[in-house]
Amino acid sequence: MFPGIDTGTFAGPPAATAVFTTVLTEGPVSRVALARRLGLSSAAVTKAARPLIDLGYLHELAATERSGPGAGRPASPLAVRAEREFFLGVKITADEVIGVVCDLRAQVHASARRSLDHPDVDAVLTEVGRLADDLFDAFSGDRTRVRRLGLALSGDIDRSTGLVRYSPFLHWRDVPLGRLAAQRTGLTVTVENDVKALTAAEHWFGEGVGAESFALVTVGTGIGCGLVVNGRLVSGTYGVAGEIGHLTVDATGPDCHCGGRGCVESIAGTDAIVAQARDRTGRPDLTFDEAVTLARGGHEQVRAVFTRAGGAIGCGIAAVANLVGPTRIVVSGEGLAAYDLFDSHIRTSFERQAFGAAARCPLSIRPLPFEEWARGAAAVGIQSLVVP
Amino acid sequence: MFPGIDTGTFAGPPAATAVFTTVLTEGPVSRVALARRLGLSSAAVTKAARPLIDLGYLHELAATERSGPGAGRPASPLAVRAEREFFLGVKITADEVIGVVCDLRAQVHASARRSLDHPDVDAVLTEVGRLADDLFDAFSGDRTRVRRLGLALSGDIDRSTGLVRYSPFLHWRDVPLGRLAAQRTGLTVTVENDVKALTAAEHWFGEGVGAESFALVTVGTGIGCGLVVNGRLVSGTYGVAGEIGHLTVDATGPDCHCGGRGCVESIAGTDAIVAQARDRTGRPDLTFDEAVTLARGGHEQVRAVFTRAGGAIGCGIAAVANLVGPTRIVVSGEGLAAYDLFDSHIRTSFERQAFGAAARCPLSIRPLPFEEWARGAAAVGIQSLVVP
DNA sequence: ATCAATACTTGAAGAAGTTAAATATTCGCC
DNA sequence: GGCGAATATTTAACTTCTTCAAGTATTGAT
Repeated sequence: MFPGIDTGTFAGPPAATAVFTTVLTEGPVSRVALARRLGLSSAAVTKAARPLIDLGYLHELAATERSGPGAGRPASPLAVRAEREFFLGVKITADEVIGVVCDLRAQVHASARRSLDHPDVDAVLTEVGRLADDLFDAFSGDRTRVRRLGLALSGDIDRSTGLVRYSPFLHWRDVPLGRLAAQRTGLTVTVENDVKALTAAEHWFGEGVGAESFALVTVGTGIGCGLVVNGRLVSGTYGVAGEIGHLTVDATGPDCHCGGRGCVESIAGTDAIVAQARDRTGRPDLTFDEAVTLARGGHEQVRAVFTRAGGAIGCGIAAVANLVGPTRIVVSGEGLAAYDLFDSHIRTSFERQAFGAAARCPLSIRPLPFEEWARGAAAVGIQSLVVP
Repeated sequence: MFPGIDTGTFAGPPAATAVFTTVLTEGPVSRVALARRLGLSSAAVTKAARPLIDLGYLHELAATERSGPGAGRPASPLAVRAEREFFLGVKITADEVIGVVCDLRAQVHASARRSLDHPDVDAVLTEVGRLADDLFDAFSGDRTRVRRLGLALSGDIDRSTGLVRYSPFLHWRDVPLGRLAAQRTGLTVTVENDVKALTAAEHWFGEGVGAESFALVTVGTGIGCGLVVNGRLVSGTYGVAGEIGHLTVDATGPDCHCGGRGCVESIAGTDAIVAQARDRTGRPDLTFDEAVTLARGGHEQVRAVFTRAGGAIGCGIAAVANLVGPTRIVVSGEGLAAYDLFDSHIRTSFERQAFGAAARCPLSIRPLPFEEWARGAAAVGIQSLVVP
């Protein structure tokens, strides 16, 4: 049972995987509840759970106060032993690497950052290695229980092989990052696109828990979207998916660097906002932060730029809701440092453009720090332990 | 094995279902090829195939000329015995019911139509019943082998219960159409949204065969889209999905009846085209067909209406490609009777707005007669026999 | 204390798939 | 024509996973 558990692969009977992922993502659950939830007999759950308990991945919670209607033996819910295993997660940006140590439930136990001078492969690997050392130093738990490292970066990534096919901001092509980082750190490495990693984290450990379909939108220089449909992350046959930033929302809008016109990103991307704000204020050196300050201060013309941007983002989100009908949508990203300026405009625009019942889809709009992105990378590591 | 095969349910071991659907959708295949394709041992395929052969659903093809490199026992490919079972499929529109008889491979063997006076439930059921009789009359095969009827109509449908939650054009709400039609005809009935049914048919028996993800866009009065992602039809948590017609493509465009602005449908829907053409020509009684004639005849201003419409549709299709990255997209619908006027504009706009590799997604633009929609309904019946 | 209700466990039985060996059929070559 | 390599399919023994049915455990209510 679970033959390779010590070599880093968590393979067992399907029921065991199902039981473990359910307990992991949906908190303490009794065996009967699991059986109903998964369409298994309770005998199967008992049997599937035992080795997981023996290996220390699950444990029985003390029977809590009854909630049920009356008689009967109280349930002893199964819960994940979060400290059974720890995971490093690292988000790679153009000028920084941000890392965290997470437990099995994706709780952050330590975090660290290192700046990046040159984005060439070797320098990044070196800094990732040092960051891992820093994280080990900052981590007070059992270091021997850290066996996996997740890396997240933007671009076209092949998760199954750990290959970075193309990363525009690092100017990398076909870099076998997974293999290289595994050599450097001695850990089992998973590599994933950063937006997808964040989406996976929210799907398993955040607001997406229990949702059959789910979307996460990130707003920043680029505007991206991770999509979970029918319980699975969408990848796109040609490697393109979730490109919400390049949906047309205004046929008469500005040309976009992608070759299209009136794309969401060409209106609401950070660069587009800065360009428009410079134009409206006549200050060619205005920064994004200054534009935010002006808008918060009540500068009408700069506010209008954010209003339009929020409207474009809302249209993009409505497009996601109209096309795939996710259970809920989380809107986030660095750019949302200014989310007070966007929030209501995104909602208004979304509600107007969402078709019928699609407008019932709840929207969470909240900023996420880079540590959350690193946590997303760790979450992919957790997933790859559980569902190889 | 396959205990309920005679009562209308085709339930067997997973491998048997997998083998049968693969042979059904991907034509004659040898057992080894199936084993490789499905990740099974060839012994498992042999065992799974035997009862299917015994029951007459599959048969062995005579070994054809070798194609392989040389020696070895020639494969005896498994093929579906299409005449083992037949299916009725009926598409319900506001003023007509269109029906076909299909075999297991969704080949049409007979078709018929009946017009509809009043779209109330009873009248529709009566006409569907008569249409079924007409189809039986026109069908020269073994009538006892027809056990299933598929119904397709636009609106919000719960396929699992056969309930029509809401159908705008029939003004129905919460009609248990599946149960009623089963009583009336004595057949096992499946009910599905028409666009989804057509998508399912193309996915199993048309251009979508073998595609992990696939989209079908229908252009007409409404503009809709059926979506298959990760091999499964997308339904949308709140019942809304594939509403490509209500994506915003022009923030400065006309108001749409949905409450939004600049929706694809408000620019490229049949009604919108007629309205614009009337406006440009100053002829308030112009029909769609007349507008088509004018445009084909070179009327510049009416041509411009079609050009704009094609551009909007292309943007909508690009949105699908950018968000879910389907393997291929089929564009169709009644409105495409005028597809010569749209085709190049749809393609141009799609190619401009598709992001990066998403532009590699092949587009098929072709009209489909109503009989094809009825075939879609039958295809849903086939699917529900195979994968209950 | 006893009973009904609910949760969990156990062991036998069954289903589904795998492995390994046997069988079948062909081609190329002598 | 016979032989061996190559490939396809079948068979039988075995493994694994799950369910079923019957038991045990623990509680609240009477």
